[in-house]
Amino acid sequence: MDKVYKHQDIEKKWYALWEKEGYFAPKVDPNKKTLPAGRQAFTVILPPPNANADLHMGHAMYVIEDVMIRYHRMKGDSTLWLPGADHAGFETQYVFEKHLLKEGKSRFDYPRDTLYQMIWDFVQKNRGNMEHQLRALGFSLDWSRNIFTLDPKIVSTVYQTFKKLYDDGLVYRGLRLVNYCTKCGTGFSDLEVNYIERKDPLYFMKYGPFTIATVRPETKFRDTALAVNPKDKRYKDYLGKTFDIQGLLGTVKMAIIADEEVDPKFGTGIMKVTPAHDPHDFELGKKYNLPVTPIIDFKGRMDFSWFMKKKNVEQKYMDRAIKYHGKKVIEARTLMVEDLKADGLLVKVDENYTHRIATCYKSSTVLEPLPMSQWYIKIKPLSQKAILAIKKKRITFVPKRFEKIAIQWLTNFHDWNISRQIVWGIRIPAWKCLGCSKENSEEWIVTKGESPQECPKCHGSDLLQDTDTFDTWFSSGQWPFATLKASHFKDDFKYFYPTSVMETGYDILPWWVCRMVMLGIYTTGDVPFKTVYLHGLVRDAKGVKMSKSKGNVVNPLKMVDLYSVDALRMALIFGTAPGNDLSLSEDKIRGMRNFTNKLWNIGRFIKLNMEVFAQKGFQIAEFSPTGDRKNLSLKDKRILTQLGMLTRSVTKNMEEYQFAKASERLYEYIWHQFADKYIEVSKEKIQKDDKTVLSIMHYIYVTCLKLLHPIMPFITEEIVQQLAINKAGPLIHSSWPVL
RNA sequence: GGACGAUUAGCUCAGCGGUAGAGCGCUGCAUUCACAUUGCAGAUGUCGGGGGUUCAAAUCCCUCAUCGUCCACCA
Repeated sequence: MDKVYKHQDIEKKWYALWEKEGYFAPKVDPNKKTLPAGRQAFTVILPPPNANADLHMGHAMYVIEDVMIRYHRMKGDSTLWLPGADHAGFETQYVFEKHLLKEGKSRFDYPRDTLYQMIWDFVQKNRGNMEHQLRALGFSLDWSRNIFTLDPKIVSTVYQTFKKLYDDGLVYRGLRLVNYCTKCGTGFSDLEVNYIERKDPLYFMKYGPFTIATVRPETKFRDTALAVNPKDKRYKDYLGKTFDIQGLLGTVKMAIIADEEVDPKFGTGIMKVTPAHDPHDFELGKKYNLPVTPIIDFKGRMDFSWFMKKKNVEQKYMDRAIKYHGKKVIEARTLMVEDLKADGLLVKVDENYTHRIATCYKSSTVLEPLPMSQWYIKIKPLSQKAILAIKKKRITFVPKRFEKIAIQWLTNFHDWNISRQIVWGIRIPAWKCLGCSKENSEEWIVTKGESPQECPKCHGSDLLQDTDTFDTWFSSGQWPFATLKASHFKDDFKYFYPTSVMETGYDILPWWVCRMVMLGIYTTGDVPFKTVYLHGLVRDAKGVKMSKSKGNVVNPLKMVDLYSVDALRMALIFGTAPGNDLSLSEDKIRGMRNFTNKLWNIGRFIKLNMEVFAQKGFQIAEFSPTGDRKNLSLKDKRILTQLGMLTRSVTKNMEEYQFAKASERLYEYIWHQFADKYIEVSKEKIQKDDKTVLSIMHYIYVTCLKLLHPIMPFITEEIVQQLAINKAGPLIHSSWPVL
C-alpha cells in the first residue's frame, strides 16, 4: 500500500469499475419478470438537478440517498437509484435570456421554434457537467436509466395526466388576476411570489363626497365601484346610491356597495374597487358583477386607449390621457399625483405607510396582478386524498414534524395556475379553433399530445395551439411515476413503484413533495413514495446561508479534489440532524480527511504485518466469529463484543435514517476503540508472531469497513481489496455484516 | 396575525426521561513505532430565564425572553 491515500486515482478507478460492471443497476430477473426470489425492491428517484447548472453543496446532500442506496444494495435488495436532469423551464430560460442580453439580443427576436432549439442546444452543452459532478461525488446512480424531463416518454406521460385531469374536470380555464412579472413576461403560481416589506406613500384623495386612501392612484381610472363595510355607520345613508366623482379625467358615476370584508379602520373606511388590478377587488367584482377593465398592459405600461377613443371629451382631459398613455406605472403615478395636487384633489399623503408587496422571486420586479385566462388545477379533490394518505401513514416523514407542515400546506393550497408564458418547457396540448370560436371563447380541444386534425364542431382545420407551457413543477410533480413508466426496462414501474424514499431539502416541500403526492395518488392510485426524508440547508462555518454575493460559497468539487470525496461525505453526515440546517466548514472536511488518513494507516499496519508473516512462511487464516473462543484473551473478547454492538447499532441506525449516529459510532469505534486501544495493546503480540491477534484484527477491520462503506465508499473498497486474504468480490455488493 | 425551528464547552453542532457529548480550537507532554493528516494527558458547561410533572428532566408540560425561517389579499 502507498504511504499516502491517493484519493483522486482511487476514486476514479473504483467508480469506473463499479459502473462498468453494472453494480449500480438493480438485480432484476428478466426471464421471470419478477424480482429475484427473496429480494425486496428499494427505490429512490434522484431529485433531478437543473441540467444547465453546476452542482452546489446542497446537491452534495444527495449523499444521504447514496448511503441508503448502498446500504440496501449491500443487504441484497433490488436497489434502484434513478438519475435524471431537469429542464428547469423558467429558471433556464431566465439564464439563457441573460446570455442573450450579453449579445444584445432578446428572446423576442426569435421565433418560438428557433428559440426553443437554441435553449435546447445551450442546455445539452452544459448537461454533461452536472452529470460528471454527480459521479465525482461518488453517487451510485443507475446511469443506464438516466432520463431528462423533456424526454418524449416523459412528455407523453405529462400530456396523459393533463388530459385525464381535463376529462375529470380537474383542470379548467380560469380568468383570474395572475401574478404577472412584466419583466420576465410570464405569470406565476402563488408559491413563486416573493413578498417584501416596503414603504410607499399612501395617498388620501378626494373622491366625490368622500376621501379615499390608496397607494395606487394610477389604477383609479378603472374603479368600478366604492365599497364600505355594511356596519359602518358613517356611510349608512350612502349605500346603494350613485355619485358623481370628479377625477383627473372628468366626472364618472359610481355606486356604493357594502361588503363585510372592508375594514372600517383602514384609511377612511371607504375603498375603491378596481377588479382588474387587485386580487381582492377582483373577488369583490365577481361577487357584485362588476366589469373587469384593465388599465395596465403586459409590459407594465399604462393603457389609456379606451379613453382616447372617446369623443366630446374636454381637451384638458384628453391631453392628460395622452400624457399618461404608454408610461410605466411609476412614472404615470408621479404625473398623476402632480395633477391631483393641481386640481386640489389630494388631501394628504402618509409617507410612512409600510405594506407588503408582491415581487418576482427571480428578477425582483414588482409583480402586477393582471387579468388573464390560464389553466388551473382544481386542488381540493387532489389535496384531500393526499392529506388522507399522510394521516393514514401511507407516507411517513423524517423528521416527523414535517408531517404537520405538509398537511398545513395541502390544506391551504389555492387552485394551481400551471400556465407559463415561456417557450422552454412542455407546451400545453390544447388547441383553439380559429374557424368557429369567438375571440374570448374558452372552447378548447385538449389531447394527449397529438395535434388534432380538425375542429370537432365545425370541422375546420385552422387550429391554434396554446402558446403557453406547463409550470415546471407540473411535470416534475409526476417524476416518480413518469420516470419509471418511461424506462426502457418495461417492468420498472411494476417492480419499483411506489418508491421507497423521497429525499430532498425541506425548502421544496410545498413546491415539489406535496405536488408529487397529489399527482402521484391521482394518476397511479398509489402514493409515489412511502417515506419522505427532508434535509436542511447547507450553511457556512458560521451558520450563514451560502450565497455568491456573500462570497461564502464552498464548492463541493473543490473540496473533493482537496480532501477526497469520502471526507466530504463524512463531513456532511457526521453530527447533522435530519431537517436541521447544517454548518459546513473546511475545517470539518479537513478533520474527516484526517479520519481517512487514519483508516488508510490502520489498513497499512495490518497489511504490513500480513506481509511480514507471509515472509516468515505463514499466512493468517480468516477469523471465524462463530468459532471457538477459548483461546482468546479478555481484550480480544471485549473488542469483538463491542464490534457486535457496533454492527447491531449501525444496522439499526441505517434502518431508522439515523445516519449521523451511524457515522459517529463508526468514527469512535474505529479510531478510539480499535486503533488507539486494541491495536496498541496488540502490537507486542504481533511482534511475537501471534497469528490469532492479527486475524482478529483483520476480521474486525474488514467488518468496520463494510459498515462504513455506504458513507465512505472509495477508501473502504480500496482497503478491503488490499487486505483480501482470499479473492474478495467488490464491497459494493457484498453482504452487509450480520451478527 | 399565524405556524415551525433554534437557544448545550471558545466556535459549529449532536443528544431529547436515567450520573453532561462530538468535531474543530485551546493547554501540557511524547515521538525516527501504520499514521504529526499522530499519540497520551488535560482544562472548559447552573444544557436561555422562571414554574410544573416525575424517584429521576438538557430531554415531557406551561410560561417568558431573544434569534431565525416560512406562511397570510388589508386597499
